[in-house]
Amino acid sequence: MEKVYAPHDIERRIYEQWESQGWFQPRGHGAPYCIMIPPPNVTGTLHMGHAFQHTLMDALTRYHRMRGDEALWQPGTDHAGIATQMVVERQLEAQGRKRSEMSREAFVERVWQWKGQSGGTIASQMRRLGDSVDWSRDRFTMDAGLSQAVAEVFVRLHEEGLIYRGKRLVNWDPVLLTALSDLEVESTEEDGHLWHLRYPLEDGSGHIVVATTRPETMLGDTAVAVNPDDERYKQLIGKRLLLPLAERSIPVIADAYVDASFGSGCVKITPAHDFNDYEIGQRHGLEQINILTPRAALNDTVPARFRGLDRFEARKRVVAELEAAGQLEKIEKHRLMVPRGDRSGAVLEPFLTDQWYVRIAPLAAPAIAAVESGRTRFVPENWSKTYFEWMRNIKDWCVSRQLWWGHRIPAWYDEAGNVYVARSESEARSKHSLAADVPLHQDTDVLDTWFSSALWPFSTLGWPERTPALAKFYPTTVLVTGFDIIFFWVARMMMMGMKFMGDVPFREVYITGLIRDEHGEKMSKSKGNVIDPLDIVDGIDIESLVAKRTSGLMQPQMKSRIEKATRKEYPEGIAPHGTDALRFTFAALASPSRDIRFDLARVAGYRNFCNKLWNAARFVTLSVGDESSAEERVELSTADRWIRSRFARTLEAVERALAEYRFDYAAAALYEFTWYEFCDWYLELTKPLLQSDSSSPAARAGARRTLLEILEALQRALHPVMPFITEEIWRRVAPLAGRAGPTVMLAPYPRSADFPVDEESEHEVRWLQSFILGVRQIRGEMNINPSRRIPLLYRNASAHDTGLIQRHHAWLERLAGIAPPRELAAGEPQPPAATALVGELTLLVPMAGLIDAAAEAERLDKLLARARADLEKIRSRLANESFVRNAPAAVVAAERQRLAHLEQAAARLASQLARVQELPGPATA
RNA sequence: GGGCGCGUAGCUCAGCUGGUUAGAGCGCCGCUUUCACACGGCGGAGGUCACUGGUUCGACUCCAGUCGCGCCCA
Repeated sequence: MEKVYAPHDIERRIYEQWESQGWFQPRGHGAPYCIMIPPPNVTGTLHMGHAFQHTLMDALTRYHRMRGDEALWQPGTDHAGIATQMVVERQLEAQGRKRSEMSREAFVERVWQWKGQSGGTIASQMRRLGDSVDWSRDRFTMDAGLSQAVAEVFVRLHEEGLIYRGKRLVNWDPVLLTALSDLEVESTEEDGHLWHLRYPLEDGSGHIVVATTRPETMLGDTAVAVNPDDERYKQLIGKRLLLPLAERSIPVIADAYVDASFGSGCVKITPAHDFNDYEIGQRHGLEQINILTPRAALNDTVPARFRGLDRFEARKRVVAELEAAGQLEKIEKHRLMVPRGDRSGAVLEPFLTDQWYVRIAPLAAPAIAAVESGRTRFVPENWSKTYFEWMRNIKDWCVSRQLWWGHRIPAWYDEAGNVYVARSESEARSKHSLAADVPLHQDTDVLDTWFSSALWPFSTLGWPERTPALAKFYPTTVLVTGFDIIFFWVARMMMMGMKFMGDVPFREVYITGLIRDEHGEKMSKSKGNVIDPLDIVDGIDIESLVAKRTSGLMQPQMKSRIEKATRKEYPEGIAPHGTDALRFTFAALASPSRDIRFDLARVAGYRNFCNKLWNAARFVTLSVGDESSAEERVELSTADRWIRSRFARTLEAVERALAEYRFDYAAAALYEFTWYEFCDWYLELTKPLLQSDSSSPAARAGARRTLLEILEALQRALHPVMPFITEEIWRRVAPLAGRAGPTVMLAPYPRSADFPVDEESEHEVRWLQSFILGVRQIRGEMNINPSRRIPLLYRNASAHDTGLIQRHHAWLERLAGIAPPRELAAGEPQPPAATALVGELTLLVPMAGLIDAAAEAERLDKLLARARADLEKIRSRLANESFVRNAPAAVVAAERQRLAHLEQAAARLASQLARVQELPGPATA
């Protein structure tokens, strides 16, 4: 084996073998275990958040596969309608072409080309990350089968009246020229103005003042509203106003919606361009005047001189003309919420158009009930509140998008404008008895991308066909995703699953935190702080990293800032760490908190861990040599029994942690066991045995067997999180440990019951550790060279202590670096010495030439102070009568025992301190 | 305005249903290139658990409030 672990050489080779052997496919007859991948954008790349979630999904899948479950991790990708269309449009622009000059067919063909070209990126990233997905079942939301599911769902919902078409206000993106759902709107507070406009009364008896943040919309006003209880305006209700500029007559109406304390207390009502006004308009039967074109310029309903003006240009003109006419009372600065499209960034317009909607309330009710009843459980549980909050206030879902890339809406129109919803044009004809020569044209809109992803848990399994896979794996076991898409995706899958499968899509929803950069900022291309997970795996030099972060920016002016920050953060670029180190980091970071700052130093730490594990394997294989231990007589030492016992406890902890998705606990338990128990203690404890001729062959065989068995089982235990290194080590070690099989990934996950808990050995090793630690502390604090053997005396030893010292002297000598310990004879004067306490036992390191008396005095003083501080606390606690009366007896007894121990230790420290203080000062030599 | 969350060692974070001395990684200080590993070994320092009040024999943990920060929804 190489001296340093070299992940690069082995990862690809191993993955290729796993895949080509078909080992990722569900196998066996265990309980079905299924995770649906949240489908990434097919033309995108995986970012750190994906890598994080994939690590957790893969760990779960591998863990359950090894435990004998029939495990399926279903892969696939999403067509990501708007995002993908925008990317391709930008590519066309770069070539001087425009979508609007192409046929729809040609454009869609172009998108498919792009998908074919870039679609492999994600798959290759996933392979490098070690994802054990069943590639034979790979799906894409625009596949024939999934598209059929989409049409089926649309038609059935329509037949039940749960999908309808209507002319309503939608969030309209005037740049992308499409409707958006509420969720795609990002409202931010921005600086603006409040314009106070005078609207004259028709009877000439004066005017009233309305305040607005969007004065251009006044051209579409059809009323002014006041609060019915507002004394100032009561007498005006029912009167008519002359709308300036447009020269139209509009009524003053009363509506409780109006807040009398805001602005003037009078609100202009523009039903076609404001959601609240729309509602008021409905209540009062007001006319809806749409004054905008789809690109948000003024249309022909406004006076000729305003026609064709862009909305913001029109605002200036309207304000200027009103001012000239003396109808502008004042302008105030005002902060307001501005809705923008999450993709385009354009200011959205509430816009009256024909759109398709899903009636959500009947679908939401069962989805809410499923979580209330616990049929689906959120982890951490608190996220269910977010889910409920949204589901209980949910509005109908606008599902049509004016895009070309996506699932075309399965609706056909005849020349009279009648609509026929069907799975296909021919079904539309047969269903509605339309002759073959009746001209029909299909709806030009496509469906919201989330419509198809809402069906993902069953469409990928073959629905609407009742396939065996569907029967076996639905409901799936767990969904692993971020809280940012609980609304977008989780809730919608719940609704569609309940509706079409009659059951929840997943029994648990494990909500992960969001990976942020080292400063806590969300990682994004535009901020220039993204890291490609593979750059951490393989490493990247600083120039390439800068180039990667600054190319293809939407805002090129950010370039120098991004470059500077990148060079500061990663002056040397990023070193290679290997996939396993990255994965282990993700597992270790997966605590229940909602934000996770990613720290590269952490990955470096776990790369070191990989190296530690690798070298432990090296040690074991070298130590065991070729000696076959199979037929020998085997005797297990205290250390052998101890490490088996500790491993059993580790496995218990891991099992408990994974059952509640505490990957951080599982990672910590495995890390601590591997490094602090197996490497730091157990390997060291085997050395005196293996490297000495005086130990018995049976004892050596016991150590060799234990080394191999624990190392082998440890690879299985670590495999779900660190698949590559464990596979590499396991294949070398498993045959030596007597375990057959082609791969660790199909070997059984180790069970705590396989390794007996042994209290006695744990107790003995704790004693050994405290003995060794006592000596090491003296050595460390006195700066004694670790390689120097030091003499050791002891006194006040119980029979138990004496027995342990005799039995384990080889370990004590080796690990504490001492000469054979010698008991101080009765009456023998104690030489000047540094002291350590092991329970009752007192260890003495003679000072001669090694230790400075003053330094030892200082050290003892510190220990004594600590002991006295603790004593003080315990005494006052026990002096408190109500503590003794009310606290559980066990707690009180434990305190009393502690008090006794501490008192004794403090007394001995004090007398030792006095002894040391009497010594002459340090030799000046 | 409604909902959710955070404030613990220099930094990044754990700390479950209240109970010994509040933990980890990284960083820091000292010793150390001994035959698995310097991506290593050994030892050490470092915290008034944001603040105030309450419940309790006992609060980092439960409750109320204050301050600071964040996210989501309107």
